[in-house]
Amino acid sequence: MNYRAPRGTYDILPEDQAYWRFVTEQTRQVCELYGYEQIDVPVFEQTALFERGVGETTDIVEKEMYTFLDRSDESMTLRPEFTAGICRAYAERKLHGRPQPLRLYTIGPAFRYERPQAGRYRQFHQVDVEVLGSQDPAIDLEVMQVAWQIYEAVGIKGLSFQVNSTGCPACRPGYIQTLKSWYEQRLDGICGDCRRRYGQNPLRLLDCKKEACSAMADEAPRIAKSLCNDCDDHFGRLRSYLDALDRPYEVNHRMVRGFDYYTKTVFEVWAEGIGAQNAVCGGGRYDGLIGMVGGPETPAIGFASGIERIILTMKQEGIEPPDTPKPSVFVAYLGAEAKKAAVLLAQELRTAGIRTAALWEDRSLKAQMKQADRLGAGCVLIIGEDEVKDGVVTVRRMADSTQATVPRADVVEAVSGGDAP
RNA sequence: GUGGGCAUAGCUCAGUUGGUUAGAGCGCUAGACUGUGGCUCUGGAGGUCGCGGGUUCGAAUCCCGUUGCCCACCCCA
Repeated sequence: MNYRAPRGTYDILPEDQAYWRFVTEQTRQVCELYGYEQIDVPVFEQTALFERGVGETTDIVEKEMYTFLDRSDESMTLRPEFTAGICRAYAERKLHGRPQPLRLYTIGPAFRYERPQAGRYRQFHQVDVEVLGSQDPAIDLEVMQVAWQIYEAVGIKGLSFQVNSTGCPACRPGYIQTLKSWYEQRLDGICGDCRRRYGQNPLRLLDCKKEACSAMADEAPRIAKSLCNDCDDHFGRLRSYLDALDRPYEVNHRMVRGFDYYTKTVFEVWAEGIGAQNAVCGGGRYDGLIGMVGGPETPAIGFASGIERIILTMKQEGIEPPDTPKPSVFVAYLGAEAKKAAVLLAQELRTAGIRTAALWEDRSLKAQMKQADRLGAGCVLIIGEDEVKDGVVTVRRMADSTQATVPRADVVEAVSGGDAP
């Protein structure tokens, strides 16, 4: 074994494709149901876009990006997330000149250099949904509804929807101060990681998993009380919309998100039983980002949902996607003359749009039948020397083992219904 | 970057206190009326026991190192 897939990458083998196809197709349908248009942006961008967009001091930028110099010595980075690229496209392609708000979605791979574990890969895939150009909390609600409906469409039940407001540049700094001074007296009651967080990223104090820290975080001052009027009003209206809907959600005062760009609404969706990385979806509002990457000041909100984690959850809940298409017919033959006839017949069937498989290995009829069975073919068309001589084809229906002799000229029509005669 | 667990056939795993040609089930393949799948029976192919060293008359088995995978921390989808 000379080569192996790079750490944190994997092959999506044929037997897993049914899940991928199902998830992406359901996602497209839901997005289109809500009037979202597809956009695709490059898999790599100039490094500076992510540095500014995601935030210079985030873990992603500091230690997780796949960054390289291209042959012109320009620094490029494989996208670690989608939002920055979409904002760049919005500014660069003047999408603000289209009817606003602009509703977009995209599906594809993203890359982060991390140690893999359950539900975490270095190349992973997300569906990403963004609305650019509106600050109305009803849009926040709509975006969350899209997420909900995607999970509903793939049949996932046991999810927990978490919502919080993370404030804005006007009120968040004040809250961070409040939080720090509250923790200042209690530093010896928290873990080493948290003491580091106190200095580097105080908001992270709130979501430490250790019991002692967690208990303390419960009592810490909540951001809700520090929100400015604008943020408080926005969050209040969002909650009133959420309450009006028939969807369970939880206000999580301790939810913190990893990117610097979030303002006001943040939300996550959690799944039980898929390992420690249980966030299937994460998102929020980013009213400052588009301005930051050179576009007009534009409020926006979006989320990303991990396809691997969606599929993990489906498997955990025993949800099976519809089968991928199987061959309608399998062409079997015996002898050189018959092989020639079989090649022509297969071509004719495919021209007629009938999914047709064959072995072409000159194996025994038994072996060909076995192959047809494993491929799940609906029926087998047998051509042997007798059939060639009589100008007919033997059509065997696999489900009930019945077979009939059909004139060669009628075969295509006979099997076009998808069923054998 | 840190910690823990695991590496034997394509897959899931046995392998007794170190002992001679390393096994099973499934899968693959061939046959059991010379042209018929799923069930059954019989045969066959397939393994540098992750890799490198060491101990020993002898190592899949014991020791050291190394690589990979998995899980967890950090962080995130």
